[in-house]
Amino acid sequence: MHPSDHPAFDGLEPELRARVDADSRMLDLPAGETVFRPGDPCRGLPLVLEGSIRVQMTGCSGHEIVLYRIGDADVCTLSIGCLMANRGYRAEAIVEMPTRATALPWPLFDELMAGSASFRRRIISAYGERLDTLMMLVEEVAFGRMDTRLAEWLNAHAQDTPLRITHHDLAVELGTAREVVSRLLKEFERAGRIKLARGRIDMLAPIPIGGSGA
Amino acid sequence: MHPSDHPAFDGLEPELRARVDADSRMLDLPAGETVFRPGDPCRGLPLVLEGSIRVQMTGCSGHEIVLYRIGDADVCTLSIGCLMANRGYRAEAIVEMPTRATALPWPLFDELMAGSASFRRRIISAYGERLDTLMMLVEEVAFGRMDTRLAEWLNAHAQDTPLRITHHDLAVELGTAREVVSRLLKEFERAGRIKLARGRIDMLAPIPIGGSGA
DNA sequence: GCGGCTTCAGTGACTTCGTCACACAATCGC
DNA sequence: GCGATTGTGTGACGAAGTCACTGAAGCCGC
Repeated sequence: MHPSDHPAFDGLEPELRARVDADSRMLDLPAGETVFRPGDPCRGLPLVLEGSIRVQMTGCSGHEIVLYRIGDADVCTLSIGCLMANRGYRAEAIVEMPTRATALPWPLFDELMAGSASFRRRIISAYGERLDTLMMLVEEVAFGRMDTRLAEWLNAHAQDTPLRITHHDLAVELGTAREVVSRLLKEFERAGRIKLARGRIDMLAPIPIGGSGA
Repeated sequence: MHPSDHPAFDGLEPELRARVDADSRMLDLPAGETVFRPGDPCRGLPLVLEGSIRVQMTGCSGHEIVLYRIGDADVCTLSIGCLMANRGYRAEAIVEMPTRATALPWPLFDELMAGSASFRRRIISAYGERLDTLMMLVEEVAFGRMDTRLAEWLNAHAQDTPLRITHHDLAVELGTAREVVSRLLKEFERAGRIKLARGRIDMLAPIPIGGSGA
Protein backbone atom coordinates (compact mmCIF):
# COMPACT_ATOMS: atom_id res chain seq x y z
CA MET A 1 0.00 0.00 0.00
CA HIS A 2 1.30 3.42 -0.96
CA PRO A 3 0.49 6.90 0.30
CA SER A 4 -0.97 7.73 -3.09
CA ASP A 5 -3.63 5.03 -2.63
CA HIS A 6 -5.63 7.57 -0.63
CA PRO A 7 -8.72 8.59 -2.61
CA ALA A 8 -7.70 12.24 -2.33
CA PHE A 9 -5.13 11.40 -5.00
CA ASP A 10 -7.61 9.80 -7.39
CA GLY A 11 -7.23 11.25 -10.84
CA LEU A 12 -3.77 12.59 -10.16
CA GLU A 13 -1.26 12.55 -12.99
CA PRO A 14 1.28 9.73 -12.59
CA GLU A 15 4.08 12.21 -12.18
CA LEU A 16 2.56 13.94 -9.14
CA ARG A 17 1.52 10.57 -7.81
CA ALA A 18 5.11 9.45 -7.83
CA ARG A 19 6.08 12.62 -5.97
CA VAL A 20 3.50 11.84 -3.29
CA ASP A 21 4.89 8.35 -2.79
CA ALA A 22 8.44 9.62 -2.73
CA ASP A 23 7.88 12.46 -0.26
CA SER A 24 5.48 10.92 2.25
CA ARG A 25 5.74 7.74 4.19
CA MET A 26 3.14 5.30 5.43
CA LEU A 27 2.30 5.17 9.10
CA ASP A 28 0.68 2.37 11.03
CA LEU A 29 -0.90 3.72 14.16
CA PRO A 30 -1.97 1.33 16.90
CA ALA A 31 -5.24 1.93 18.74
CA GLY A 32 -4.84 4.16 21.77
CA GLU A 33 -1.96 6.18 20.38
CA THR A 34 -2.18 9.96 20.60
CA VAL A 35 -1.56 11.55 17.21
CA PHE A 36 -1.37 15.10 18.51
CA ARG A 37 -2.15 17.03 21.68
CA PRO A 38 -3.19 20.61 22.28
CA GLY A 39 -0.22 22.85 21.61
CA ASP A 40 1.61 20.42 19.37
CA PRO A 41 2.92 21.99 16.19
CA CYS A 42 1.62 20.68 12.90
CA ARG A 43 4.13 19.13 10.54
CA GLY A 44 2.10 17.99 7.59
CA LEU A 45 -1.31 16.99 6.40
CA PRO A 46 -2.42 13.61 7.78
CA LEU A 47 -4.44 11.47 5.38
CA VAL A 48 -6.20 8.42 6.75
CA LEU A 49 -6.37 5.46 4.40
CA GLU A 50 -8.23 3.24 6.79
CA GLY A 51 -9.00 3.26 10.47
CA SER A 52 -10.49 5.82 12.78
CA ILE A 53 -9.06 8.73 14.71
CA ARG A 54 -11.10 10.56 17.33
CA VAL A 55 -10.69 14.31 17.61
CA GLN A 56 -11.73 15.76 20.93
CA MET A 57 -11.13 18.85 22.94
CA THR A 58 -10.79 19.58 26.61
CA GLY A 59 -12.45 22.59 28.17
CA CYS A 60 -10.78 24.74 30.80
CA SER A 61 -12.91 22.93 33.38
CA GLY A 62 -11.25 19.67 32.37
CA HIS A 63 -14.34 18.41 30.57
CA GLU A 64 -13.88 16.71 27.26
CA ILE A 65 -16.07 16.41 24.20
CA VAL A 66 -15.65 14.44 21.00
CA LEU A 67 -15.77 16.85 18.05
CA TYR A 68 -15.65 14.37 15.16
CA ARG A 69 -13.79 11.42 13.77
CA ILE A 70 -11.37 11.06 10.90
CA GLY A 71 -12.26 7.82 9.18
CA ASP A 72 -11.52 5.84 6.04
CA ALA A 73 -10.41 8.06 3.16
CA ASP A 74 -10.61 11.20 5.29
CA VAL A 75 -8.31 14.17 5.57
CA CYS A 76 -7.31 15.91 8.79
CA THR A 77 -8.71 19.32 7.96
CA LEU A 78 -7.71 20.62 11.35
CA SER A 79 -4.06 20.36 10.45
CA ILE A 80 -4.31 22.66 7.46
CA GLY A 81 -5.59 25.49 9.61
CA CYS A 82 -2.85 24.99 12.18
CA LEU A 83 -0.27 24.87 9.46
CA MET A 84 -1.47 28.08 7.86
CA ALA A 85 -1.91 30.01 11.07
CA ASN A 86 1.40 28.62 12.26
CA ARG A 87 0.06 27.78 15.68
CA GLY A 88 -0.40 24.60 17.62
CA TYR A 89 -3.41 22.35 17.66
CA ARG A 90 -6.21 23.21 20.03
CA ALA A 91 -7.73 19.76 20.08
CA GLU A 92 -6.27 16.32 20.55
CA ALA A 93 -6.45 13.28 18.33
CA ILE A 94 -6.48 9.70 19.52
CA VAL A 95 -6.37 6.56 17.40
CA GLU A 96 -9.48 4.49 18.03
CA MET A 97 -9.05 1.67 15.57
CA PRO A 98 -5.69 0.59 14.15
CA THR A 99 -5.08 3.16 11.46
CA ARG A 100 -3.07 3.28 8.30
CA ALA A 101 -2.24 6.85 7.41
CA THR A 102 0.25 9.05 5.70
CA ALA A 103 1.43 12.61 6.20
CA LEU A 104 1.74 14.90 3.23
CA PRO A 105 4.47 17.54 3.63
CA TRP A 106 3.24 21.08 3.31
CA PRO A 107 5.10 22.11 0.13
CA LEU A 108 3.72 19.11 -1.68
CA PHE A 109 0.22 19.88 -0.41
CA ASP A 110 0.48 23.36 -1.85
CA GLU A 111 1.77 22.03 -5.12
CA LEU A 112 -1.11 19.58 -5.40
CA MET A 113 -3.65 22.27 -4.59
CA ALA A 114 -2.24 24.25 -7.47
CA GLY A 115 -1.83 21.41 -9.89
CA SER A 116 -4.78 19.09 -9.43
CA ALA A 117 -8.42 20.09 -9.71
CA SER A 118 -9.61 16.79 -8.27
CA PHE A 119 -7.32 17.04 -5.25
CA ARG A 120 -8.43 20.60 -4.69
CA ARG A 121 -12.04 19.60 -4.91
CA ARG A 122 -11.51 16.80 -2.47
CA ILE A 123 -9.80 18.97 0.13
CA ILE A 124 -12.31 21.76 -0.10
CA SER A 125 -15.26 19.45 0.22
CA ALA A 126 -13.65 17.74 3.20
CA TYR A 127 -13.49 21.17 4.80
CA GLY A 128 -17.09 21.89 3.95
CA GLU A 129 -18.28 18.69 5.54
CA ARG A 130 -16.27 19.30 8.66
CA LEU A 131 -17.72 22.75 9.03
CA ASP A 132 -21.12 21.22 8.59
CA THR A 133 -20.75 18.55 11.23
CA LEU A 134 -19.39 21.12 13.66
CA MET A 135 -22.35 23.39 13.05
CA MET A 136 -24.72 20.55 13.72
CA LEU A 137 -22.79 19.68 16.85
CA VAL A 138 -23.18 23.24 18.11
CA GLU A 139 -26.91 23.01 17.58
CA GLU A 140 -27.15 19.67 19.32
CA VAL A 141 -25.09 20.71 22.30
CA ALA A 142 -26.90 24.03 22.64
CA PHE A 143 -30.47 22.85 22.26
CA GLY A 144 -30.67 19.07 22.37
CA ARG A 145 -32.00 17.22 25.37
CA MET A 146 -29.57 14.83 26.95
CA ASP A 147 -31.92 11.85 27.07
CA THR A 148 -32.67 12.25 23.37
CA ARG A 149 -29.02 12.59 22.41
CA LEU A 150 -28.03 9.56 24.46
CA ALA A 151 -30.90 7.51 23.04
CA GLU A 152 -29.92 8.46 19.52
CA TRP A 153 -26.32 7.54 20.14
CA LEU A 154 -27.29 4.16 21.54
CA ASN A 155 -29.73 3.44 18.73
CA ALA A 156 -27.10 4.39 16.17
CA HIS A 157 -24.67 1.91 17.70
CA ALA A 158 -27.21 -0.82 18.41
CA GLN A 159 -25.81 -3.12 15.74
CA ASP A 160 -22.58 -3.46 17.75
CA THR A 161 -24.36 -4.79 20.82
CA PRO A 162 -23.07 -5.53 23.36
CA LEU A 163 -21.41 -2.12 23.40
CA ARG A 164 -18.06 -2.03 25.14
CA ILE A 165 -17.95 1.46 26.52
CA THR A 166 -17.80 3.04 29.95
CA HIS A 167 -20.21 5.69 31.16
CA HIS A 168 -17.31 8.10 31.31
CA ASP A 169 -16.45 7.60 27.64
CA LEU A 170 -20.09 8.00 26.70
CA ALA A 171 -20.15 11.26 28.62
CA VAL A 172 -17.14 12.51 26.62
CA GLU A 173 -18.88 11.42 23.46
CA LEU A 174 -21.84 13.64 24.30
CA GLY A 175 -19.97 16.37 26.16
CA THR A 176 -21.73 15.91 29.47
CA ALA A 177 -21.02 14.58 32.95
CA ARG A 178 -20.60 10.93 33.78
CA GLU A 179 -23.31 11.03 36.43
CA VAL A 180 -25.87 12.25 33.92
CA VAL A 181 -25.09 9.35 31.63
CA SER A 182 -25.25 6.85 34.50
CA ARG A 183 -28.65 8.12 35.57
CA LEU A 184 -30.16 8.14 32.11
CA LEU A 185 -28.79 4.69 31.32
CA LYS A 186 -30.32 3.41 34.55
CA GLU A 187 -33.67 4.79 33.43
CA PHE A 188 -33.38 3.07 30.07
CA GLU A 189 -32.53 -0.13 31.88
CA ARG A 190 -35.55 0.20 34.16
CA ALA A 191 -37.64 0.70 31.02
CA GLY A 192 -36.27 -2.63 29.77
CA ARG A 193 -34.53 -1.17 26.73
CA ILE A 194 -30.97 -2.01 27.73
CA LYS A 195 -29.03 -4.16 30.15
CA LEU A 196 -26.07 -2.70 32.00
CA ALA A 197 -22.87 -4.30 33.17
CA ARG A 198 -19.44 -2.94 33.98
CA GLY A 199 -18.03 -1.46 30.78
CA ARG A 200 -20.82 -2.96 28.73
CA ILE A 201 -24.29 -2.13 27.46
CA ASP A 202 -26.59 -4.71 25.90
CA MET A 203 -29.16 -3.24 23.59
CA LEU A 204 -32.43 -5.09 24.07
CA ALA A 205 -34.81 -2.82 22.17
CA PRO A 206 -34.56 0.47 20.33
CA ILE A 207 -35.03 3.40 22.65
CA PRO A 208 -37.95 5.61 21.72
CA ILE A 209 -36.96 9.22 21.11
CA GLY A 210 -38.80 11.98 22.88
CA GLY A 211 -40.86 9.78 25.17
CA SER A 212 -39.71 8.94 28.69
CA GLY A 213 -38.72 5.50 27.50
CA ALA A 214 -41.32 3.54 29.47
CA MET B 1 -14.36 50.26 -5.51
CA HIS B 2 -13.85 47.03 -7.43
CA PRO B 3 -14.39 43.40 -6.49
CA SER B 4 -10.65 42.84 -6.74
CA ASP B 5 -10.04 45.30 -3.90
CA HIS B 6 -10.79 42.48 -1.50
CA PRO B 7 -7.58 41.48 0.31
CA ALA B 8 -8.05 37.88 -0.83
CA PHE B 9 -6.85 39.13 -4.21
CA ASP B 10 -3.71 40.81 -2.89
CA GLY B 11 -0.71 39.73 -4.86
CA LEU B 12 -2.77 38.55 -7.79
CA GLU B 13 -1.35 38.99 -11.28
CA PRO B 14 -3.02 41.90 -13.11
CA GLU B 15 -4.47 39.55 -15.66
CA LEU B 16 -6.40 37.46 -13.14
CA ARG B 17 -7.34 40.63 -11.30
CA ALA B 18 -9.02 41.94 -14.41
CA ARG B 19 -10.88 38.66 -14.76
CA VAL B 20 -12.19 39.03 -11.22
CA ASP B 21 -13.47 42.53 -11.90
CA ALA B 22 -15.03 41.46 -15.16
CA ASP B 23 -16.81 38.35 -13.85
CA SER B 24 -18.09 39.48 -10.48
CA ARG B 25 -20.16 42.47 -9.55
CA MET B 26 -20.28 44.61 -6.46
CA LEU B 27 -23.20 44.34 -4.08
CA ASP B 28 -24.39 46.85 -1.54
CA LEU B 29 -26.39 45.11 1.13
CA PRO B 30 -28.53 47.15 3.51
CA ALA B 31 -28.69 46.20 7.19
CA GLY B 32 -31.44 43.72 7.96
CA GLU B 33 -31.34 41.99 4.59
CA THR B 34 -31.20 38.21 4.54
CA VAL B 35 -28.35 36.99 2.34
CA PHE B 36 -29.37 33.34 2.40
CA ARG B 37 -31.73 31.08 4.32
CA PRO B 38 -31.58 27.40 5.17
CA GLY B 39 -32.15 25.41 2.01
CA ASP B 40 -31.11 28.17 -0.37
CA PRO B 41 -28.75 26.99 -3.08
CA CYS B 42 -25.32 28.54 -3.27
CA ARG B 43 -24.42 30.47 -6.39
CA GLY B 44 -20.93 31.76 -5.80
CA LEU B 45 -18.41 32.67 -3.17
CA PRO B 46 -19.37 35.82 -1.25
CA LEU B 47 -16.46 38.07 -0.29
CA VAL B 48 -17.11 40.87 2.17
CA LEU B 49 -15.11 44.04 1.57
CA GLU B 50 -16.56 45.89 4.49
CA GLY B 51 -19.51 45.48 6.79
CA SER B 52 -20.76 42.62 8.89
CA ILE B 53 -22.95 39.62 8.20
CA ARG B 54 -24.25 37.44 10.99
CA VAL B 55 -24.47 33.71 10.41
CA GLN B 56 -26.87 31.89 12.67
CA MET B 57 -28.73 28.65 12.74
CA THR B 58 -32.12 27.59 14.02
CA GLY B 59 -32.57 24.36 15.91
CA CYS B 60 -35.54 22.05 15.42
CA SER B 61 -36.97 23.47 18.64
CA GLY B 62 -37.05 26.90 17.04
CA HIS B 63 -34.11 28.15 19.08
CA GLU B 64 -31.49 30.20 17.34
CA ILE B 65 -27.78 30.67 17.93
CA VAL B 66 -25.25 32.96 16.32
CA LEU B 67 -22.41 30.87 14.90
CA TYR B 68 -20.05 33.61 13.74
CA ARG B 69 -19.83 36.78 11.75
CA ILE B 70 -18.35 37.54 8.36
CA GLY B 71 -16.62 40.89 8.69
CA ASP B 72 -14.26 43.21 6.84
CA ALA B 73 -12.07 41.36 4.37
CA ASP B 74 -13.67 38.01 5.20
CA VAL B 75 -14.75 35.15 2.99
CA CYS B 76 -17.96 33.16 3.36
CA THR B 77 -16.38 29.77 3.92
CA LEU B 78 -19.77 28.22 4.39
CA SER B 79 -20.60 28.77 0.74
CA ILE B 80 -17.68 26.78 -0.55
CA GLY B 81 -18.85 23.69 1.27
CA CYS B 82 -22.41 24.09 0.00
CA LEU B 83 -21.13 24.62 -3.50
CA MET B 84 -18.95 21.52 -3.42
CA ALA B 85 -21.49 19.25 -1.79
CA ASN B 86 -24.12 20.71 -4.09
CA ARG B 87 -26.62 21.12 -1.30
CA GLY B 88 -28.37 24.05 0.26
CA TYR B 89 -27.22 26.12 3.18
CA ARG B 90 -28.06 24.89 6.63
CA ALA B 91 -27.64 28.23 8.34
CA GLU B 92 -28.95 31.67 7.56
CA ALA B 93 -27.05 34.90 7.04
CA ILE B 94 -28.34 38.35 7.93
CA VAL B 95 -26.67 41.67 7.18
CA GLU B 96 -25.98 43.50 10.42
CA MET B 97 -24.16 46.57 9.23
CA PRO B 98 -24.44 47.96 5.70
CA THR B 99 -22.15 45.69 3.74
CA ARG B 100 -20.20 46.00 0.54
CA ALA B 101 -19.57 42.59 -0.92
CA THR B 102 -18.98 40.71 -4.10
CA ALA B 103 -19.73 37.20 -5.30
CA LEU B 104 -17.06 35.23 -7.07
CA PRO B 105 -18.46 32.71 -9.59
CA TRP B 106 -17.40 29.16 -8.96
CA PRO B 107 -15.33 28.57 -12.13
CA LEU B 108 -13.28 31.63 -11.40
CA PHE B 109 -12.82 30.55 -7.79
CA ASP B 110 -11.43 27.26 -8.98
CA GLU B 111 -9.16 28.98 -11.44
CA LEU B 112 -7.79 31.27 -8.75
CA MET B 113 -7.20 28.37 -6.39
CA ALA B 114 -5.14 26.77 -9.11
CA GLY B 115 -3.32 29.86 -10.27
CA SER B 116 -2.57 31.93 -7.21
CA ALA B 117 -0.63 30.76 -4.19
CA SER B 118 -1.60 33.82 -2.19
CA PHE B 119 -5.31 33.42 -2.93
CA ARG B 120 -5.09 29.76 -2.03
CA ARG B 121 -3.35 30.55 1.18
CA ARG B 122 -5.94 33.13 2.06
CA ILE B 123 -8.90 30.84 1.46
CA ILE B 124 -7.40 27.92 3.32
CA SER B 125 -6.52 30.01 6.33
CA ALA B 126 -10.01 31.52 6.35
CA TYR B 127 -11.30 27.98 6.60
CA GLY B 128 -8.89 27.12 9.35
CA GLU B 129 -9.99 30.09 11.41
CA ARG B 130 -13.65 29.31 10.94
CA LEU B 131 -13.10 25.75 12.07
CA ASP B 132 -11.27 27.12 15.04
CA THR B 133 -13.97 29.55 16.13
CA LEU B 134 -16.59 26.85 15.75
CA MET B 135 -14.60 24.47 17.90
CA MET B 136 -14.29 27.09 20.57
CA LEU B 137 -18.00 27.77 20.33
CA VAL B 138 -18.72 24.09 20.90
CA GLU B 139 -16.58 24.16 23.99
CA GLU B 140 -18.22 27.29 25.32
CA VAL B 141 -21.73 26.08 24.72
CA ALA B 142 -21.02 22.65 26.15
CA PHE B 143 -19.09 23.65 29.26
CA GLY B 144 -19.31 27.40 29.83
CA ARG B 145 -21.47 28.88 32.55
CA MET B 146 -24.16 31.19 31.32
CA ASP B 147 -23.42 34.02 33.75
CA THR B 148 -19.76 33.98 32.71
CA ARG B 149 -20.57 33.94 29.01
CA LEU B 150 -23.04 36.79 29.35
CA ALA B 151 -20.63 38.81 31.46
CA GLU B 152 -17.88 38.30 28.90
CA TRP B 153 -20.15 39.36 26.08
CA LEU B 154 -21.16 42.50 27.91
CA ASN B 155 -17.60 43.39 28.87
CA ALA B 156 -16.46 42.86 25.29
CA HIS B 157 -19.10 45.31 24.07
CA ALA B 158 -18.77 47.79 26.91
CA GLN B 159 -17.20 50.43 24.68
CA ASP B 160 -20.48 50.74 22.76
CA THR B 161 -22.49 51.65 25.84
CA PRO B 162 -25.41 52.17 25.89
CA LEU B 163 -25.94 48.87 24.12
CA ARG B 164 -29.02 48.79 21.92
CA ILE B 165 -30.05 45.18 22.11
CA THR B 166 -33.05 43.26 23.38
CA HIS B 167 -32.84 40.37 25.80
CA HIS B 168 -34.13 38.12 23.05
CA ASP B 169 -31.30 39.05 20.68
CA LEU B 170 -28.78 38.56 23.44
CA ALA B 171 -30.23 35.11 24.05
CA VAL B 172 -29.73 34.25 20.35
CA GLU B 173 -26.19 35.57 20.59
CA LEU B 174 -25.45 33.11 23.37
CA GLY B 175 -27.76 30.32 22.30
CA THR B 176 -29.93 30.32 25.38
CA ALA B 177 -33.45 31.32 26.45
CA ARG B 178 -34.65 34.89 26.79
CA GLU B 179 -35.73 34.35 30.40
CA VAL B 180 -32.27 33.22 31.41
CA VAL B 181 -30.77 36.40 29.98
CA SER B 182 -33.39 38.57 31.67
CA ARG B 183 -32.72 37.00 35.03
CA LEU B 184 -28.95 37.25 34.81
CA LEU B 185 -29.11 40.86 33.58
CA LYS B 186 -31.35 41.70 36.53
CA GLU B 187 -28.74 40.24 38.84
CA PHE B 188 -26.01 42.34 37.24
CA GLU B 189 -28.22 45.38 37.62
CA ARG B 190 -28.83 44.63 41.29
CA ALA B 191 -25.06 44.35 41.68
CA GLY B 192 -24.79 47.87 40.23
CA ARG B 193 -22.78 46.84 37.16
CA ILE B 194 -25.38 47.78 34.56
CA LYS B 195 -28.57 49.77 34.14
CA LEU B 196 -31.47 48.29 32.22
CA ALA B 197 -34.09 49.92 30.07
CA ARG B 198 -36.31 48.68 27.26
CA GLY B 199 -34.03 47.63 24.42
CA ARG B 200 -31.03 49.18 26.09
CA ILE B 201 -28.23 48.30 28.51
CA ASP B 202 -25.96 50.89 30.10
CA MET B 203 -22.62 49.53 31.19
CA LEU B 204 -21.68 51.13 34.51
CA ALA B 205 -18.75 48.96 35.54
CA PRO B 206 -17.00 45.89 34.17
CA ILE B 207 -18.65 42.71 35.33
CA PRO B 208 -16.32 40.45 37.30
CA ILE B 209 -15.98 36.99 35.80
CA GLY B 210 -16.53 33.96 37.96
CA GLY B 211 -17.75 35.74 41.05
CA SER B 212 -21.45 36.31 41.69
CA GLY B 213 -21.03 39.92 40.62
CA ALA B 214 -21.78 41.53 43.95
C1' DG C 1 -54.77 62.81 23.07
C1' DC C 2 -56.42 58.22 23.55
C1' DG C 3 -57.45 53.40 22.69
C1' DG C 4 -55.65 49.15 20.88
C1' DC C 5 -51.81 46.37 19.27
C1' DT C 6 -47.33 44.69 19.39
C1' DT C 7 -43.00 44.09 21.37
C1' DC C 8 -40.11 43.72 25.60
C1' DA C 9 -39.15 42.65 30.17
C1' DG C 10 -39.95 40.46 34.83
C1' DT C 11 -41.22 36.56 37.63
C1' DG C 12 -42.83 32.14 39.95
C1' DA C 13 -43.07 27.18 39.57
C1' DC C 14 -41.15 23.32 37.88
C1' DT C 15 -37.94 20.17 35.11
C1' DT C 16 -33.61 18.93 33.46
C1' DC C 17 -28.83 19.00 33.71
C1' DG C 18 -24.33 19.68 35.98
C1' DT C 19 -21.62 19.43 40.45
C1' DC C 20 -20.06 17.52 44.64
C1' DA C 21 -19.48 14.03 47.78
C1' DC C 22 -19.83 9.94 48.70
C1' DA C 23 -20.50 4.32 48.93
C1' DC C 24 -19.54 0.28 46.88
C1' DA C 25 -18.63 -3.29 43.21
C1' DA C 26 -15.60 -5.29 39.63
C1' DT C 27 -11.11 -5.99 37.90
C1' DC C 28 -6.05 -6.02 37.86
C1' DG C 29 -1.32 -6.69 39.53
C1' DC C 30 1.25 -8.88 42.55
C1' DG D 1 -5.84 -13.39 48.53
C1' DC D 2 -5.46 -8.27 48.95
C1' DG D 3 -4.77 -3.61 48.06
C1' DA D 4 -5.07 -0.37 44.29
C1' DT D 5 -7.46 1.16 40.46
C1' DT D 6 -11.32 1.83 37.77
C1' DG D 7 -16.17 1.86 36.96
C1' DT D 8 -21.00 2.51 38.70
C1' DG D 9 -25.05 4.17 41.66
C1' DT D 10 -27.14 7.80 44.29
C1' DG D 11 -28.61 11.80 47.16
C1' DA D 12 -28.44 16.61 47.69
C1' DC D 13 -28.16 20.80 45.72
C1' DG D 14 -27.24 24.64 42.38
C1' DA D 15 -27.53 26.33 37.57
C1' DA D 16 -30.04 26.63 33.47
C1' DG D 17 -34.05 25.80 30.42
C1' DT D 18 -39.35 25.64 30.08
C1' DC D 19 -43.96 27.17 30.72
C1' DA D 20 -47.31 30.30 31.78
C1' DC D 21 -48.25 34.23 32.95
C1' DT D 22 -48.30 39.74 34.09
C1' DG D 23 -47.60 44.21 33.00
C1' DA D 24 -45.00 48.03 30.99
C1' DA D 25 -43.22 50.74 26.83
C1' DG D 26 -43.52 52.11 22.36
C1' DC D 27 -46.24 52.42 17.86
C1' DC D 28 -50.22 53.45 14.98
C1' DG D 29 -54.49 55.11 13.50
C1' DC D 30 -57.83 58.21 14.35
